[in-house]
This record gives sequence, C-alpha cells and structure tokens, in this order.
Amino acid sequence: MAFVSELKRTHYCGQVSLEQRDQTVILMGWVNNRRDHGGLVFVDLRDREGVVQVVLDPGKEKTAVAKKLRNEFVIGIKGKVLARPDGMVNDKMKTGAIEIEVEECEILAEAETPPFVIGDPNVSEAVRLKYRYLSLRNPELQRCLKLRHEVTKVVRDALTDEGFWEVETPILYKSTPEGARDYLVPSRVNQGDFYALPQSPQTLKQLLMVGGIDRYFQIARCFRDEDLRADRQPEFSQIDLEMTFVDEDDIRTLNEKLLRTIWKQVKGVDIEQISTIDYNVAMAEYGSDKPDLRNPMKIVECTDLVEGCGFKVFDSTIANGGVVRALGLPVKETVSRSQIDKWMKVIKSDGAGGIVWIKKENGEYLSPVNKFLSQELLGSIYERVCPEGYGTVLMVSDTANIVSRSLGTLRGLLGQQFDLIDTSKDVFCWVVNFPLLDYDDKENRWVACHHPFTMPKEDHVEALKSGDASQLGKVQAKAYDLVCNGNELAGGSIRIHNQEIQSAMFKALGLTEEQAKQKFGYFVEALTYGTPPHGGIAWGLDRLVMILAGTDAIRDVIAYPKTAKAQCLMSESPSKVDPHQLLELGIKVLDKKNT
RNA sequence: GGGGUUGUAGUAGAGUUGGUUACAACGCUGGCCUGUCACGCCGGAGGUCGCGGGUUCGAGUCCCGUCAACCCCGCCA
Repeated sequence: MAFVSELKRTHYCGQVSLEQRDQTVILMGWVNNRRDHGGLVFVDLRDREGVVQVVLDPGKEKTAVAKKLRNEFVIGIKGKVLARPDGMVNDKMKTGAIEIEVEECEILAEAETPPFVIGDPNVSEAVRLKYRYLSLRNPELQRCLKLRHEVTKVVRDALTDEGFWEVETPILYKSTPEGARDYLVPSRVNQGDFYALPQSPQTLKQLLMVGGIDRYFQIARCFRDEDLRADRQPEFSQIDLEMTFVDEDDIRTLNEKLLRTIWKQVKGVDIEQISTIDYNVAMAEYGSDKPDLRNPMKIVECTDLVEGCGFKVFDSTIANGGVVRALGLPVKETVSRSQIDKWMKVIKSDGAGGIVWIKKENGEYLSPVNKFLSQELLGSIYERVCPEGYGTVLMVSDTANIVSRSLGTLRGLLGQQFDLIDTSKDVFCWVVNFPLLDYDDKENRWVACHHPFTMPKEDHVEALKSGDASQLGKVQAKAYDLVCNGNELAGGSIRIHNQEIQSAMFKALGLTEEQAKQKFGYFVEALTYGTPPHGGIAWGLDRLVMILAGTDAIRDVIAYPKTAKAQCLMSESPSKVDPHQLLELGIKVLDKKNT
C-alpha cells in the first residue's frame, strides 16, 4: 500500500490517454459509477479533469476491495494503462480509448450514500444548494468555476501588461449616502457605530487616482442589500478599474481590447465588430439602454406620419409632446386578436394604454382605427414598419419613455416567441451619450443617472452651469456601457476633476455646498487637493462569466450562492447569534411584531 | 411589499369524478454474473403526499392559511 500512503498521484483521471499506453499510473479520485460483473468490476473513476474506466479483479488480494466500493468513495489505484480491445472503445468518453488494469486499490475514504447522484440534471436547486459541496463535484459546475478562474487570470495578466496595479480596498467601510441599501457591520470597539460593506469601490478608486496610483484595477467584491434575481446576488464581483489622464475613447479602446482578449483566450473567438450606439437611438430603436442586437427587430418612428390624423388618442399624445412608434411582426401570417390582447396585457405594466394594430388582407389595410385613418395613411405606416417578410404593425402612443419601455418589452418578447435570436454568436455594442441627469417625479428633483461625480460632455457644461430646468434633461454625460446580447457587461464614466463643474452638478442636484460637504464629506474635500482628470469602468464579473458559460443564472458561476431570500441553504446563514455577542455589540433585536 | 410556477419514497416524477393496501423509474440493499460503460437478471427495504386547519362517512385529490425553492414587478447605477 506504499503507493497510497505516499499519495504520489501520477496523472489526473481525465488526462490519461494512449500516450501512457502500457505505463503504470497512480490515480486518485471518486467512484463515479461501478459495474460489478462478479468476476470483474468496472469502476468509472472521477476527478477534476474527467472520468476514466478502471478494471478490477475482485479475486486478487490487492484488488479484493473492489466488492466494497460504492459511489463517491475516494480511492487510490495503481495500474497499467491498456488500449481497449477492438470493439470496446467508448466514443462517448474522452478517455474511451483506454482503461486501467488495476494492480492495487485502496479505499482512502468511504462515503455515505449521497442524497443525489452527482451530475443528475433534474435535482431541484434547493437540494443542490443544501449539498453544494456535492454539487461542486458536478463537471458542469466545475467547468463554470474553471471558466471564472480563466477570466480573472486573463484580466489580471492583460491589465498588468497595460500598467495597472491591483490594489485592494477595504470591505469594512462606510455607509453610502445614495444608492442601494447597505449591509451593516456593528463595531464592538465603537459601540453604536457601524461599518458598511461597500456597494462598489467607487469613491475608493477615485481617491487612488487622487493619490497618484495612475492605473488601478481590482477584482472587487461588492455588496448590496436588495432583492435578488437570476442575475443578482447580494454579494457579487466586479472587475473594477480606473485610469488617470484619459478621456472616454482611451477607456473604451482599452476595454475593447480587454474584451477581445477575454473572448479570444477563454472562448477562442475573434470578436468582429463592436458598434457604438447613442443612448437616445438605443431607446428609440430598441426600447432599451442595453439592446440585444441579436434580435433583428427595430422600433419604427411613426409620429411624423400620424400627426394631425384625426384619431384622438394619437393627436392628444402628440400635442402633449408624446410619440407614436411601432413594431412590425416578423411573420407574414396574420396573428389573432387574442394573441395581440396577450401582448397588450404584458405592456400595460410598462404603462402603455394599448396597441393599435394594422393588418393587410387582400390589398386592404385592416385596423381598429380605420374609421379615423385613411387607407392611404394606413398603407404608408404599414410600408414603413413592415419590410419584406413582416406582416402586422403594432403601434403604441404615449410619452417617449413609456413607448420605449413597452415596445422594448414587446421586442424582447417577440424575439423569443418567434425564435429570432441567433444564439450562435455574441453581439456587442457600446451605448454612449447617456443623459447626466434624470428627473425624479416622485421626489420632485433631479438625480444623477450614473453618479454625482460623472463628467458632462464639454458642449453641455454651460447648460449644466445655467441650471435651467429645460436644459438639464438634455445634458449628456461622459458615460458609457458595454453591452452583450442585451446584458450590461460593464459601465463607467469620466469623473469630474474640476471644482466649478462639481459645484454646478451639486447645484443641479439641489445640494448646497454645505449639504454636499456634509453628505460626501472627505471625498469632496479630497477632490479639492489636486485631482487629475480620470475615469474608469466596472465589469460585472458574474454576468460576464455567465454569458461565457452559456448559463442563465449567476448562481451557476458562483461556488456558494444564496437563494432568492438571500440565504445560504448549506450553512443556514444568516442565523441567530449568541446573546453574548449581541451584548458586546450593544445590540438588541426588536420583536418585529411589536415595531 | 406584489404577482406567477412548483412542492407525492434518498432523487426526479405519475396519481382519473374525492373511494380498498399511494404507483413504476433512478438511487439504496441482498444474491448471481469476466467485457460493461444508462451493464444485465432475481429478490428486498424505503412514504407524516411541504406544514397547519377546514369541508366530507371518506382528502394526495376540494377550500383556507402558512412555509420553502424558482421566475417576474417594485427595488437595485
């Protein structure tokens, strides 16, 4: 048994091949499956790199243990690599051309019967999460984690080559005045005070630029105490970077290079084209600031055609500054009224009042509004909206925002329903020229679209300084998002380094100099001590890996993810703590019913 | 906070209009088998039908509540 006690593994199971033919190898791994033929036992031995068939003769003393083997036992074997006899090659296995004739076998650890068979694709997520350590043995999950490692490795190497330093920023930090809810950590030494876990290293990385680090990056863990989604976990990772003395183009060029390197090295794919789309165009034509360009459908402007048409809904919408836009259905066949009603129901939650449709039958245009709109007008709308192969016009009229949102929803829905998405390749674009400010109707004030330190475009600085409400909404920011298949891969901006512009920004947000200081404190002060022009971007690492792995939940690319209720089913966290711990922290838990 | 889907042996499912002892598969287990690779064959064990209440002579099935997982809205740069 010397070979086992020394644990001198010679190969990974999945990497044995005809190259080792007739050599003696020592393998360690888990019993993936066993086929007991009485006088001969086949075991599929599994490790990180794959599975190999090993053959044991239970009649021999050194392999007699074969009879005791069960699934998930950890064993070590020493044996000879043999080419499989004619007709017994298994084409479905990577190692199907060979097998190991075992000379010695030892059980390193027995295993209880696992609650599910490793690799069973039907096991519910709750069970898989409870026994995550067993799920991790699934080659599919291991593939995703390996992919994640490869991505971070490529990023670290590529950014190092570009002169970036990886700098760690604190996890115990300060509560953020805006944005998502913070996770709070009570301080024992300073009773009654709390740290917050960072929502992102935003201010810290800007201060690194103030500090002269010049080029920084970090694979940064971020925390947000908000409700979860398939693509949102309470803790997640960003590839966060920031650079000094650069403008938008520099950052986009560098990140485009990084993107191409990732796809090339991880997927072996050359990205052909990365288009650049103006935010306003994206909203008007795709109804989204992160358009899925694999979907060929586009929203078509119709406001100019129907202006003064006599149909009350359109006329009053346009009179109030609204728009009328349409989607063409990508099928020639006419669709049923009930189908259109279903779509209508969906977009009603986006605020749309309804859908006006136009169909063409026997050269005649049919529509619920053909009392108001002439055949000629219906025809010109139809011709503009429906190119060859398209068959029905769906029109929505409302404010530009609502029309964009609802037709954007519809575009996504129809793309799926009519199977228009070519999933064979990834399609990328930059969305640029985001607005700097957005008016919050509920709070009756302007809020920063990106964050309050985002630089406006040069041409728009005067408009920002004017504070003129009619102009503020049109001010554009030096902000940019990198989009892939309808997902925001990365987002960033050039930051304000100029005190005058920063003051104008605070003023637009309705903050006095005093309030700004109080709210942003040390950060605002730091910016006054000589801040270089700088900017950066942050990539959502989990989403990035999810897209590369071809999965549809970021749980699949995280080793220990949490459920929709932000719980870890394996460790059962969060959990109650010892009263002494609370006492030390000066914390008392309120009875929820009585508050 | 709101809406939706799901919940039946260890796992994933079937279960008729409410009607005798709740099914077959995989896994587990005992036995047989020297060429299997979803091994096969013979036998066996395994159930608070998520939980709590209600209707009924009778509930896996109908009703109410509740819990959990997932998806979506709100929320989240």
